[in-house]
Amino acid sequence: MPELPEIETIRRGLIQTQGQKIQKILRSDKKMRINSNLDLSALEDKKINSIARRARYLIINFDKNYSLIIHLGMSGRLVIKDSSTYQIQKHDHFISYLDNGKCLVLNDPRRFGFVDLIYSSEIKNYKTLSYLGCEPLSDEFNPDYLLQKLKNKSTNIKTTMMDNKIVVGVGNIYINESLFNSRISPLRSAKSLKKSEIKKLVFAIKKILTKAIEQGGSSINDYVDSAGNLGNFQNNFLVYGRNQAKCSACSDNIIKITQNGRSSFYCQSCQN
DNA sequence: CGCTCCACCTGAACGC
DNA sequence: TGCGTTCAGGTGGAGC
Repeated sequence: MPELPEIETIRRGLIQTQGQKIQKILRSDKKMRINSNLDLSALEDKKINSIARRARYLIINFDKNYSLIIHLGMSGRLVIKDSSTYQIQKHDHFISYLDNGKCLVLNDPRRFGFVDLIYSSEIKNYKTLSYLGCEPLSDEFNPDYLLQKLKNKSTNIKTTMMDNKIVVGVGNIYINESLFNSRISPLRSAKSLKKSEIKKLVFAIKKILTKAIEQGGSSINDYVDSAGNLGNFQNNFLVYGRNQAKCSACSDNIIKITQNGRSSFYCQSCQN
């Protein structure tokens, strides 16, 4: 499901739970991608202090040195509901009832996501987070940084930019859109990009992710925000999912190809 | 080490 | 209607 704009939209929606205490935790018996380090029931009676995000991971910090790492995989939703009317639905795997009559529900049909409870003091040692590259909307992600990362990469630029060790949160939708915006072919090898092209790509990624956050993310099949509402950025797609549609910049048609097992959409005339 | 492929899952869409 | 195939916003490990 979600790339950076979707997760950031959810994070912002969860801020309203700050200050709430967890009354009760329910967990389905289905396995998620990983098992939690600590028993999730330890969260009962703990207070939510802050909601953070790193890459596509949400980090909910509680008092008493507890932090919950949440990943939504491809199909996960995290929605705040009214406890009084909430009924458990298929694929609801993690439910936390809050003091204020609301509950936070994680629904994930494919179960590629996970919830992992750890001690807050262990976040800096959390392996999955330690490997990550920089945030795309930070100043650290700039043309000089990207040039260094790309200069020895023979893989195509599209796949390379989806590598979380280089830059995080840029998934299949937003790299397709960003390459179109910067007029770069997804087939180019990463190291073949000139400095001027890298500059265009960096700014395209920042611009598109920023706009997508403003629009509340992109909804295709699964994504909704923490209030259950759809995003709007899918209406701004210029190439993603538009196989055989007319390119918005020329008279040619968008085409779909497969690169490293993922679909790519691009205009052969505009992107070189 | 760098790179590609594939498993992990369910469900929706589509062809026959 | 039904059954088989393919594909989907991600990630990390196996294998070359």
